[in-house]
Amino acid sequence: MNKQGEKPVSNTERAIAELRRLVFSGELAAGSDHLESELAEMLGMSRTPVREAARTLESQGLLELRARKGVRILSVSPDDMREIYDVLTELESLAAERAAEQGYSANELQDLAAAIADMDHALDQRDLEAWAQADDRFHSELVRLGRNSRVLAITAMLGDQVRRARAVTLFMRPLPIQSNRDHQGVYEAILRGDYTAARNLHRAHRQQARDMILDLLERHRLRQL
Amino acid sequence: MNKQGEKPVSNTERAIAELRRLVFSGELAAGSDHLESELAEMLGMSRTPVREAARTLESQGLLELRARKGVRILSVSPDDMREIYDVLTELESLAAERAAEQGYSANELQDLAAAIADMDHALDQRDLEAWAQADDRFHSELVRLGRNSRVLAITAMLGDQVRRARAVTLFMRPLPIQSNRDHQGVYEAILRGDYTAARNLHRAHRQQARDMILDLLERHRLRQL
DNA sequence: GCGTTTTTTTACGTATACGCTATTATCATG
DNA sequence: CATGATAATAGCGTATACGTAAAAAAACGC
Repeated sequence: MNKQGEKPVSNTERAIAELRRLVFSGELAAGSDHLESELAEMLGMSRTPVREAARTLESQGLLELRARKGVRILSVSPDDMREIYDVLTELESLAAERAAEQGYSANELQDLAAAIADMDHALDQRDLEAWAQADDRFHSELVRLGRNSRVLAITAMLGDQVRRARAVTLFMRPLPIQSNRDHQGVYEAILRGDYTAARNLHRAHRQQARDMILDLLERHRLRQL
Repeated sequence: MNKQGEKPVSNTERAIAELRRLVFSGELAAGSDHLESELAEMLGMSRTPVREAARTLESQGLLELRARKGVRILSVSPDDMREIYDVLTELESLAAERAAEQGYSANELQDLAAAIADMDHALDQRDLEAWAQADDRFHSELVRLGRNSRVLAITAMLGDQVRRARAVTLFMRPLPIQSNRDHQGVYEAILRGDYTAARNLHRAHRQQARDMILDLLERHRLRQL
């Protein structure tokens, strides 16, 4: 008899999840190469599911399969960052607009509000890791509220691609005080159904964030993350 | 001795290309299921490269791998169309804006202009297939000029997803006269570097196209394509 | 000692084999 | 005849095997 919530997760799925984790944690460093057989042994399975997982992660832009040279973990250049932030700006602004059109109640927006509250709290504590986590929650919740599964999938994918880079810039940037104010403004616009304001506020917020990050990378001469 | 341009294309790559073709041509109908072994035999290779190809196409949203039920070709609902057109609207508008910022010469925009000319010509001839092809060229060239490889990849992927549906609506819609005028306006805005106009014009163009298509699907009660 | 050719090795791409589970078919029973 | 239990089957998920081409190493000539 199986337990109720038990899902028979395949090795391929486990490989996908585990490889992602290894990439984000830096255990598989950006730019490094790894033999399929090494990864397979590392994950305690054969090459077959590892290769399938790698194919999936390849189309998500996290790594690259190179004949006879194994799997290469992709690094992110400032130019990649600009591309990604540009796309995130557009799609999240769309999400904000659509979210505002839905006529959500304060109750339905409580996760969004909670993320903002957590960010404020984290900022008071000067806990940047906690702030970043709450910021992620704000953005992903915003996208969820926009009700477009493609936008959700794409922003999640691009979020993955910049995760490593953001971990670096997090401690170089000024305290995100303005960022918190922006989020509050977006939240209020969504609550009162002002879709134009929601869109424009979030758009401006994202553009500022992009410029700030790119400026940081430039000044610190960070070419590859 | 190998010929110069000869590329040793792998079976997996061939499978990806061939499966796409079969999906677009309708030989693999939307919503239909296919055993991996059937597809493998059809393509003259073993299941291994077919599965890898299927994994790739799965993350591109063309099909789905279902345990013990084979590969299911995904169909596109009106709601999917709305989602996809919304994303295309945002990302192509961004591309138009960025293209206008590059300061391209008329020479560099000749492919874009050629696509417009071809559309006009096709319209005169009442050749809708040719028009659709030129329209595709316009949109993909516009995205190329926007110089963002993520936008390029995403719009190509979404374009694939709506290809079948568009083949149906093509002969239901009114003659795309306004569409051709819109394209001309976007082209001119890009040429004179008016990025705001380029963005707004293309955005409006895409939104109209979306509304028109969704209206068509609704009126003809087309729930699944 | 250095460049070039030959040999060896390595690691991928793909075919193949097989177990396991979901599904279907068969059959017993009320 | 319907329903549930049991057996048979099918088809995926994954391990394994192997050919091949590229890369590395070794041998060779200059």
